This record gives sequence, C-alpha cells and structure tokens, in this order.
Amino acid sequence: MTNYQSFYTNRETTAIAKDLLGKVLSYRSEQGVVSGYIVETEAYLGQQDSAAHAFNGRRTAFTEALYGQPGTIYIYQLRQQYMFDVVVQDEGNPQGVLIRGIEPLLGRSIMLRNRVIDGVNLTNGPGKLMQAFGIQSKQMNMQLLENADLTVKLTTDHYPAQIAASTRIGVNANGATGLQPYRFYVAHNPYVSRMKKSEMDLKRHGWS
DNA sequence: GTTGAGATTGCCT
DNA sequence: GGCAATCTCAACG
Repeated sequence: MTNYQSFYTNRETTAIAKDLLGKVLSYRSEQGVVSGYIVETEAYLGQQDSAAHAFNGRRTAFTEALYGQPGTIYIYQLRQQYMFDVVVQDEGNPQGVLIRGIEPLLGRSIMLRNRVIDGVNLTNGPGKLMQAFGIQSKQMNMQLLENADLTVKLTTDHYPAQIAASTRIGVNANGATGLQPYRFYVAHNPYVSRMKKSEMDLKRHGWS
C-alpha cells in the first residue's frame, strides 16, 4: 500500500467521492496533456449496493477491475460511451467512484477537437469527458492511476464552496439502494451534468 | 430552457 | 433476448 493509495481506502466511499471534488484529473494523450477539475462524482458501494456493477458480489471479466487495489482504473463501455471509475477500498472489496464531470483546465483546444462542441457540453457527463480526453478504448482498464497516463493529482487549489448531493443518475431506482443520495457535485458549477442554466454560478463556478 | 424518446453496442452489469 | 452508472436532438412550454 503506497501513500497514494491510502487516499482511496480507510474511510467511507462517500467521503472519498466528496473529497475528489476539486482534484485534477489529468491525461497524457498523444496530442498533449489534457486535464480538468473534478466537479461531479458518484459512489458505488459494491456488494450491498443494488445499483453497483458488483452487487451481490458479481464478478466477471466486465467487473474484475473493481476487485483490484485502491487507485485502480475501471473503464467500461455503455452504449458506445466509455466511462471511468476510480476503484476504492482494499483489494477484494469492489467499490468505486464514477467521475461524472470535470471543468477543463489544460488542453482545452485538444478537447474541442475531440468533441467538436463547445461550452459546458465539452465535459459535463461521464461519456463526454472521456470523448474530450480522447480515451475511446478499455486499454487502461485495471492499471493503477499512479502508473498510468491517466492520473488524479491529490493536491489542489480548488475547493467547493458547497457540496450538493442527489440520487444517482441513470441507475435502476427499484433496487434497495437505488435512491440513496450517493451523487456529489460542486453546487452551481456549470460543468456538472444536468445543471440548470438558471442555477449556474458563472463567476466563481461554485469554488470557494 | 427543459423534457422525453430513440439510437445502438456489448455483455449478461 | 433484454438490458445497461449515456448522449443527442426534436418537440413543447
């Protein structure tokens, strides 16, 4: 267990999901470095969470990465879209945090080229941000964030003025934990998915 | 500006 | 065969 990995264990997954807000997600692409501040996350609590891929201990090639060490990359494909989770908790405990939105920092022109659409639509969704980064394969699945071209920097100069919570998006609401408030986001930040224009803070973007 | 349904691919979530 | 942790765009208010 490295120091880097200790961030991703030893406390509740919901606490880790909140703590990731404001951290910088960075990718060394072939076109150059692209990065952004994390503004939206969702916690998935593994075997007891009816909305989680690893509910009831489901373990297949699809979900294998979730069972890896803390800080492992979990990339999966859904309807032509790639999505990215950070695996949290100790090896064998299949919990994860889905990164749902980022505020662009470096390489904005690269993201524009990859997405061909400007404004908040550049990165305000889990599939959108992967498109913007130009990650369109599962090549980095199961790698450690620490060693991969995709990393999360755990120091930051951005802190949410307020963290909001809600139910998770797109999950089956009928399960036991389907309506738990495990989605966390920087209140009023424009790059949060489904953020209403009338609620956006266009000056400070919700940072303190 | 906001909401709803269709698109469309891989795996059994 | 059916469904999935989404995106896009057309239609409505």
